[in-house]
Amino acid sequence: MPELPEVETICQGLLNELGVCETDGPTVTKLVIRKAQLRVPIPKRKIQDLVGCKIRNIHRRAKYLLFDFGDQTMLSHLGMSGSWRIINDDRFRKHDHFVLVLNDGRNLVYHDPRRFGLIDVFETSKVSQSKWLQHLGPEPLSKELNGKYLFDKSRTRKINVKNFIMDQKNVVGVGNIYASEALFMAHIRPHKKVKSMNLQKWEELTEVIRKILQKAIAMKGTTLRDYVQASGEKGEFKNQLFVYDRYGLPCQICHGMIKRSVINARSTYWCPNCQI
DNA sequence: CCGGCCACCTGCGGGC
DNA sequence: TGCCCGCAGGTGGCCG
Repeated sequence: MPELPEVETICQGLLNELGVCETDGPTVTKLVIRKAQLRVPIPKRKIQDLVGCKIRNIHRRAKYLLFDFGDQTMLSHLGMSGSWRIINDDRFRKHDHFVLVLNDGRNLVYHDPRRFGLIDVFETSKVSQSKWLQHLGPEPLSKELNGKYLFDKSRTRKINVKNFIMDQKNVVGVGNIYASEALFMAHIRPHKKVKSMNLQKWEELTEVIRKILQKAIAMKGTTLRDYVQASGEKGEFKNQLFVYDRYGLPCQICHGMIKRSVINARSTYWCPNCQI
């Protein structure tokens, strides 16, 4: 479900609703694993260490949420269908798999119908070298990402540009929706081989990725089906989509018909007229 | 090392 | 109504 803008929105929403500020936040009084089997099982032993600890901060790295408990950090990936919400009661729903009971009486609940998500715990000093984070490329909204970097990284590769920008080893946060959208904005066909793109093209694409992710964050993400913010509200970026989920509809720029094809088993949308 | 494919799950909508 | 199919914001692992 969520790409960088959605995860960032959920992160901001949780900070707001939980009232986490200046390393102060609610304390976990109890943990309830209702169903351990996510992508990997929730580590029962390690996770119990969080009881009595305070949520000091929450941040995002790539599409992961990092809950900072001081010495320990809980990491959460939402997979395709994960979400977090805060409730004042015990009215759990189907697919509520994990609950952090807070000292203010509220429950912080992880919900995930498809269970492709992930919950894990590491010592805070080791979390960036954990198996989930150690291979990740640069953050697209940081200065670490620039056109030259992707140009250099792509010189020896034989793959198409859509797969390349969705590979989290090259740049993090771009998923199936924003890959199609960024390539449309940059006038590049998703099937284009990365080796055939010159430095200027990479600089343009990098800038477009940055812009689109920033705009999507400002609009609180894209809700097509089931993505919601921590508050339960939808994201508003759907109205800004030029190609994704618009197969057969007219391009808003050239009025030609939007095409759909399957790349690496993922639906891919593009305009054959606007994208070369 | 790289590219391509699979598996992991549940739910929904459309066609018959 | 019910069944079957294809489809869904992701990614680690395996194979050639």
